[in-house]
Amino acid sequence: MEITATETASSRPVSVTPLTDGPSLEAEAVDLFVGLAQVVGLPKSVGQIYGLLYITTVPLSLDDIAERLEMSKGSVSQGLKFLRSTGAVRVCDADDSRRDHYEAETGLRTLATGFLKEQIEPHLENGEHRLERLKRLADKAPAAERAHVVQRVKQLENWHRRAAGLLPLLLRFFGK
Amino acid sequence: MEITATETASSRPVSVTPLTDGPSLEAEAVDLFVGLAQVVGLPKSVGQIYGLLYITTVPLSLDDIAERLEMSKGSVSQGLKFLRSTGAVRVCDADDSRRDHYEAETGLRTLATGFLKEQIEPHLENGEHRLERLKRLADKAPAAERAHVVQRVKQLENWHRRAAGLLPLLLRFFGK
DNA sequence: GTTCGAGTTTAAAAATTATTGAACAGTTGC
DNA sequence: GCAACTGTTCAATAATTTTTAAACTCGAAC
Repeated sequence: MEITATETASSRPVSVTPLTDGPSLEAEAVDLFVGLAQVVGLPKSVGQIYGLLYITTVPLSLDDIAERLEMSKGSVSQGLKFLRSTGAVRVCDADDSRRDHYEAETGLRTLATGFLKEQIEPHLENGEHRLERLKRLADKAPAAERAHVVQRVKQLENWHRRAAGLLPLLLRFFGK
Repeated sequence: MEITATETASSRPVSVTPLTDGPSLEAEAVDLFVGLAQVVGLPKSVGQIYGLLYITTVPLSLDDIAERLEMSKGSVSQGLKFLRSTGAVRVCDADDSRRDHYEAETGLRTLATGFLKEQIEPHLENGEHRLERLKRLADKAPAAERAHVVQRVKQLENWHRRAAGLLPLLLRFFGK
């Protein structure tokens, strides 16, 4: 499954890999973030990339990442694009070469904000439109059902309000 | 995409469908829940089933659901199994036939609890084991990196603690 | 005990989503 | 200008997930 990374790390002597036979720290960390990615519905590759950058001591270039994870440059490029867009990863001033180098943003606040703003907020806005339409339809429902469906739509609006209210609360929670 | 349900509802005169040309209330509600399902990473069919039960005035049998959503009995069976397991749907005492009939659980507290307990909690527990392993590996890391990786693993533990603490907070939020 | 109806399970098909790799675009340095 | 190198895009492919349909289980009725 996510063994690709594991095999990569142990079949190639990279700086972080100790000389033991079990999975390396790097591989283990990558795996952990792959799992996390799955939970929040992100592609495995994104988890791998972030995990690698998270555990690595020095900033890595796109090619470094592709090589260590045995992943195509295309995938890495896409993954980094996403991670940058959510603020989970930073470009840091290239020391020597002209390649960009990346490092993981590790502030929980930043990570949570990026994720919520990019992945959750749009859905909430979309839901608003949907609720509008639903409300109109409910009012036109046949009399026998109107009371019931109107009540349900009201409840949905209530849910929506709560969800919208939860967002800033979560940001505060992760903020401190 | 989720047009299947739309077409179903409008191509067949079911009780809830008004005689308009646009999408019916039923179809619109089903769509809304399909979207919600996608957000939380659940299959479309689960969203459809819950949406239908949510908006419908009377309890429905497995066959009712399969027919209205133009979906196989197998899918409905699986979807209902999941929805029952999270407490999102209730079997209600069959009025006449010997079929089981289902209705949607609409308490936000119940829904949130079921989802968090079934979908999130297991991952948190799993994460705990992973962190243990990581910690051991970090301690064995080569001296040059040890300080860094140990710090990162500590940070991960902190994240984990927070996430675990968030769970009861969320339950309380949805509780009232 | 046989049949019938309701529901579940599962192997195979379909649909969806992620990844690759090659072509492309942009930059730097000559 | 061109050549070398970095990174992006996207159509094709691969992998994964979901759905189907048919076989099966279970129980009730006869």
